[in-house]
Amino acid sequence: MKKDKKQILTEKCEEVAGLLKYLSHPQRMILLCWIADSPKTVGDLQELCGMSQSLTSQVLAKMKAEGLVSSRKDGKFVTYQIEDQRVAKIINSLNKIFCE
Amino acid sequence: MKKDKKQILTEKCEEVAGLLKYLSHPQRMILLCWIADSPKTVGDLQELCGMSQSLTSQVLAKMKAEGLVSSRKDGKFVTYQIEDQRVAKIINSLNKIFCE
DNA sequence: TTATTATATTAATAAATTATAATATAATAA
DNA sequence: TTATTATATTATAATTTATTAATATAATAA
Repeated sequence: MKKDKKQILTEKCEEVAGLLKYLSHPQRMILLCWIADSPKTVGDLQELCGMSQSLTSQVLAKMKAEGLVSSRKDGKFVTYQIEDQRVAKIINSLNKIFCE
Repeated sequence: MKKDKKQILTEKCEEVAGLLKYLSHPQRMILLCWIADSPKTVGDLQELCGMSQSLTSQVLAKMKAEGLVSSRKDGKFVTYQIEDQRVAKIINSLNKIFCE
Protein backbone atom coordinates (compact mmCIF):
# COMPACT_ATOMS: atom_id res chain seq x y z
CA MET A 1 0.00 0.00 0.00
CA LYS A 2 1.60 3.22 -1.22
CA LYS A 3 2.02 6.17 1.10
CA ASP A 4 -0.04 9.12 0.03
CA LYS A 5 0.99 12.75 -0.11
CA LYS A 6 -0.60 13.52 3.23
CA GLN A 7 1.21 10.76 5.03
CA ILE A 8 4.58 11.62 3.49
CA LEU A 9 4.22 15.29 4.33
CA THR A 10 3.19 14.46 7.88
CA GLU A 11 6.23 12.27 8.43
CA LYS A 12 8.65 14.77 6.91
CA CYS A 13 7.20 17.56 8.99
CA GLU A 14 7.67 15.56 12.15
CA GLU A 15 11.33 15.07 11.30
CA VAL A 16 12.01 18.62 10.24
CA ALA A 17 9.99 20.32 12.99
CA GLY A 18 12.04 18.30 15.49
CA LEU A 19 15.21 19.87 14.11
CA LEU A 20 13.77 23.35 13.83
CA LYS A 21 12.99 23.39 17.53
CA TYR A 22 16.67 24.11 18.11
CA LEU A 23 16.70 26.91 15.59
CA SER A 24 13.50 28.54 16.75
CA HIS A 25 15.07 30.28 19.69
CA PRO A 26 17.34 33.29 19.07
CA GLN A 27 20.26 32.35 21.28
CA ARG A 28 20.28 28.71 20.24
CA MET A 29 20.15 29.73 16.63
CA ILE A 30 23.04 32.14 17.15
CA LEU A 31 24.96 29.34 18.80
CA LEU A 32 24.39 26.92 15.94
CA CYS A 33 25.24 29.56 13.34
CA TRP A 34 28.56 30.28 15.01
CA ILE A 35 29.43 26.61 15.32
CA ALA A 36 28.43 26.08 11.68
CA ASP A 37 30.91 28.82 10.80
CA SER A 38 33.70 27.01 12.64
CA PRO A 39 34.09 24.92 15.83
CA LYS A 40 33.95 26.91 19.04
CA THR A 41 34.62 26.38 22.73
CA VAL A 42 31.92 26.64 25.36
CA GLY A 43 33.44 29.91 26.57
CA ASP A 44 33.41 31.40 23.07
CA LEU A 45 29.77 30.43 22.60
CA GLN A 46 28.81 31.79 25.98
CA GLU A 47 30.21 35.16 24.99
CA LEU A 48 28.86 35.11 21.44
CA CYS A 49 25.34 34.16 22.49
CA GLY A 50 25.08 36.11 25.71
CA MET A 51 23.99 33.10 27.73
CA SER A 52 25.15 32.13 31.19
CA GLN A 53 27.82 29.48 31.58
CA SER A 54 25.32 27.02 32.94
CA LEU A 55 22.75 27.56 30.24
CA THR A 56 25.32 27.39 27.46
CA SER A 57 26.54 24.10 28.78
CA GLN A 58 23.04 22.72 29.20
CA VAL A 59 21.99 23.72 25.71
CA LEU A 60 25.11 22.14 24.22
CA ALA A 61 24.60 18.97 26.24
CA LYS A 62 21.09 18.63 24.92
CA MET A 63 22.08 19.27 21.33
CA LYS A 64 24.84 16.73 21.71
CA ALA A 65 22.45 14.17 23.17
CA GLU A 66 20.24 14.70 20.11
CA GLY A 67 23.20 14.25 17.76
CA LEU A 68 23.12 17.77 16.36
CA VAL A 69 26.61 18.65 17.56
CA SER A 70 29.66 16.77 18.74
CA SER A 71 32.54 17.79 20.98
CA ARG A 72 36.20 17.15 21.54
CA LYS A 73 38.33 17.97 24.50
CA ASP A 74 41.41 20.24 24.20
CA GLY A 75 43.05 20.34 27.62
CA LYS A 76 40.59 22.10 29.82
CA PHE A 77 38.57 23.46 26.92
CA VAL A 78 35.78 21.67 25.09
CA THR A 79 35.20 22.45 21.45
CA TYR A 80 31.85 21.85 19.77
CA GLN A 81 31.09 21.38 16.11
CA ILE A 82 28.09 20.57 13.94
CA GLU A 83 27.53 16.85 13.64
CA ASP A 84 24.17 16.58 11.89
CA GLN A 85 24.52 17.65 8.28
CA ARG A 86 20.79 18.34 8.02
CA VAL A 87 21.34 21.19 10.47
CA ALA A 88 24.24 22.51 8.41
CA LYS A 89 22.05 22.45 5.31
CA ILE A 90 19.22 24.29 6.99
CA ILE A 91 21.57 26.98 8.28
CA ASN A 92 23.07 27.37 4.81
CA SER A 93 19.67 27.84 3.25
CA LEU A 94 18.61 30.36 5.85
CA ASN A 95 21.83 32.20 5.24
CA LYS A 96 21.06 32.39 1.55
CA ILE A 97 17.53 33.61 2.15
CA PHE A 98 18.21 36.13 4.91
CA CYS A 99 21.84 37.16 4.71
CA GLU A 100 22.63 37.56 1.02
CA MET B 1 29.96 53.15 13.74
CA LYS B 2 29.72 50.01 11.60
CA LYS B 3 27.85 46.94 12.76
CA ASP B 4 30.12 43.99 13.27
CA LYS B 5 29.52 40.39 12.25
CA LYS B 6 28.34 39.43 15.70
CA GLN B 7 25.75 42.14 15.88
CA ILE B 8 24.41 41.43 12.39
CA LEU B 9 24.15 37.72 13.06
CA THR B 10 22.40 38.36 16.35
CA GLU B 11 19.80 40.61 14.74
CA LYS B 12 19.15 38.23 11.83
CA CYS B 13 18.78 35.31 14.20
CA GLU B 14 16.21 37.18 16.23
CA GLU B 15 14.18 37.78 13.09
CA VAL B 16 14.49 34.29 11.69
CA ALA B 17 14.04 32.44 14.98
CA GLY B 18 10.81 34.37 15.42
CA LEU B 19 9.53 32.93 12.14
CA LEU B 20 10.81 29.44 12.79
CA LYS B 21 8.76 29.22 15.96
CA TYR B 22 5.75 28.54 13.78
CA LEU B 23 7.53 25.84 11.83
CA SER B 24 9.07 24.11 14.81
CA HIS B 25 5.94 22.24 15.75
CA PRO B 26 4.81 19.31 13.60
CA GLN B 27 1.16 20.21 13.18
CA ARG B 28 1.78 23.89 12.59
CA MET B 29 4.42 23.03 10.03
CA ILE B 30 2.03 20.64 8.29
CA LEU B 31 -0.55 23.38 8.27
CA LEU B 32 1.80 25.94 6.74
CA CYS B 33 3.06 23.45 4.15
CA TRP B 34 -0.47 22.69 3.00
CA ILE B 35 -1.38 26.35 2.79
CA ALA B 36 1.84 27.04 0.89
CA ASP B 37 0.76 24.39 -1.59
CA SER B 38 -2.58 26.13 -2.12
CA PRO B 39 -5.11 28.08 -0.04
CA LYS B 40 -7.20 25.92 2.27
CA THR B 41 -10.28 26.29 4.46
CA VAL B 42 -10.18 25.86 8.22
CA GLY B 43 -12.02 22.56 7.89
CA ASP B 44 -9.53 21.22 5.33
CA LEU B 45 -6.64 22.18 7.58
CA GLN B 46 -8.25 20.66 10.61
CA GLU B 47 -8.50 17.35 8.79
CA LEU B 48 -5.04 17.54 7.18
CA CYS B 49 -3.28 18.40 10.44
CA GLY B 50 -5.29 16.29 12.86
CA MET B 51 -5.99 19.19 15.18
CA SER B 52 -9.27 20.00 16.89
CA GLN B 53 -11.51 22.67 15.41
CA SER B 54 -10.73 25.04 18.24
CA LEU B 55 -6.99 24.57 18.08
CA THR B 56 -6.89 24.92 14.30
CA SER B 57 -8.77 28.16 14.53
CA GLN B 58 -6.61 29.49 17.34
CA VAL B 59 -3.39 28.63 15.54
CA LEU B 60 -4.61 30.31 12.37
CA ALA B 61 -5.73 33.38 14.29
CA LYS B 62 -2.30 33.73 15.83
CA MET B 63 -0.49 33.28 12.52
CA LYS B 64 -2.79 35.84 10.97
CA ALA B 65 -2.14 38.29 13.80
CA GLU B 66 1.59 37.88 13.13
CA GLY B 67 1.10 38.48 9.42
CA LEU B 68 2.21 35.03 8.32
CA VAL B 69 -1.10 34.14 6.70
CA SER B 70 -4.16 36.02 5.50
CA SER B 71 -7.75 34.92 5.04
CA ARG B 72 -10.79 35.57 2.93
CA LYS B 73 -14.35 34.64 3.49
CA ASP B 74 -16.28 32.42 1.02
CA GLY B 75 -19.84 32.15 2.27
CA LYS B 76 -19.61 30.28 5.50
CA PHE B 77 -16.10 29.05 4.81
CA VAL B 78 -12.87 30.89 5.54
CA THR B 79 -9.88 30.28 3.32
CA TYR B 80 -6.35 30.91 4.50
CA GLN B 81 -3.26 31.54 2.41
CA ILE B 82 0.39 32.42 2.99
CA GLU B 83 0.94 36.15 3.35
CA ASP B 84 4.56 36.45 4.45
CA GLN B 85 6.85 35.56 1.59
CA ARG B 86 9.71 34.83 3.96
CA VAL B 87 7.68 31.87 5.20
CA ALA B 88 7.06 30.70 1.64
CA LYS B 89 10.80 30.89 0.95
CA ILE B 90 11.69 28.91 4.04
CA ILE B 91 9.17 26.20 3.20
CA ASN B 92 10.51 26.01 -0.35
CA SER B 93 14.06 25.54 0.89
CA LEU B 94 13.04 22.90 3.37
CA ASN B 95 11.20 21.14 0.60
CA LYS B 96 14.33 21.12 -1.52
CA ILE B 97 16.45 19.80 1.33
CA PHE B 98 14.11 17.16 2.72
CA CYS B 99 11.66 16.21 -0.02
CA GLU B 100 13.69 15.97 -3.22
C1' DT C 1 -38.21 30.73 11.98
C1' DT C 2 -35.52 26.87 13.51
C1' DA C 3 -31.77 23.78 12.70
C1' DT C 4 -27.34 22.94 11.04
C1' DT C 5 -22.70 23.79 9.68
C1' DA C 6 -18.31 26.44 9.71
C1' DT C 7 -15.51 29.19 12.25
C1' DA C 8 -14.12 32.10 16.29
C1' DT C 9 -13.49 33.27 21.05
C1' DT C 10 -12.66 32.74 25.94
C1' DA C 11 -11.20 30.72 30.05
C1' DA C 12 -9.06 27.22 32.49
C1' DT C 13 -5.61 23.86 32.77
C1' DA C 14 -1.88 20.78 31.44
C1' DA C 15 2.57 20.30 29.79
C1' DA C 16 6.87 21.75 28.24
C1' DT C 17 10.61 25.15 28.07
C1' DT C 18 13.79 28.38 29.79
C1' DA C 19 16.55 30.25 33.13
C1' DT C 20 18.90 30.64 37.64
C1' DA C 21 21.47 29.22 41.49
C1' DA C 22 24.29 26.16 43.70
C1' DT C 23 27.56 22.79 43.42
C1' DA C 24 30.66 19.36 41.22
C1' DT C 25 34.44 17.85 38.32
C1' DA C 26 38.62 17.99 35.81
C1' DA C 27 42.61 20.33 33.94
C1' DT C 28 46.23 23.34 34.59
C1' DA C 29 48.92 26.95 37.05
C1' DA C 30 51.18 28.77 41.10
C1' DT D 1 49.36 20.81 47.40
C1' DT D 2 46.35 24.70 46.78
C1' DA D 3 44.19 27.91 43.72
C1' DT D 4 42.19 28.97 39.49
C1' DT D 5 39.80 28.32 35.25
C1' DA D 6 36.68 25.83 32.07
C1' DT D 7 32.96 23.00 31.79
C1' DA D 8 29.18 19.98 33.58
C1' DT D 9 25.41 18.64 36.49
C1' DT D 10 21.35 18.99 39.40
C1' DA D 11 17.41 20.90 41.33
C1' DT D 12 14.11 24.09 41.06
C1' DA D 13 11.76 28.47 39.92
C1' DA D 14 9.66 31.13 36.39
C1' DT D 15 7.59 31.52 32.17
C1' DT D 16 5.61 30.14 27.98
C1' DT D 17 3.12 27.13 25.05
C1' DA D 18 -0.25 23.76 23.97
C1' DT D 19 -4.63 21.79 24.70
C1' DT D 20 -9.33 21.15 25.98
C1' DA D 21 -13.87 22.43 26.95
C1' DA D 22 -17.53 25.39 26.66
C1' DT D 23 -19.78 28.81 24.32
C1' DA D 24 -20.60 32.37 20.71
C1' DT D 25 -21.31 34.06 16.06
C1' DA D 26 -22.53 34.04 11.34
C1' DA D 27 -24.01 31.85 7.12
C1' DT D 28 -26.96 28.83 4.96
C1' DA D 29 -30.49 25.09 4.66
C1' DA D 30 -34.88 23.09 5.93
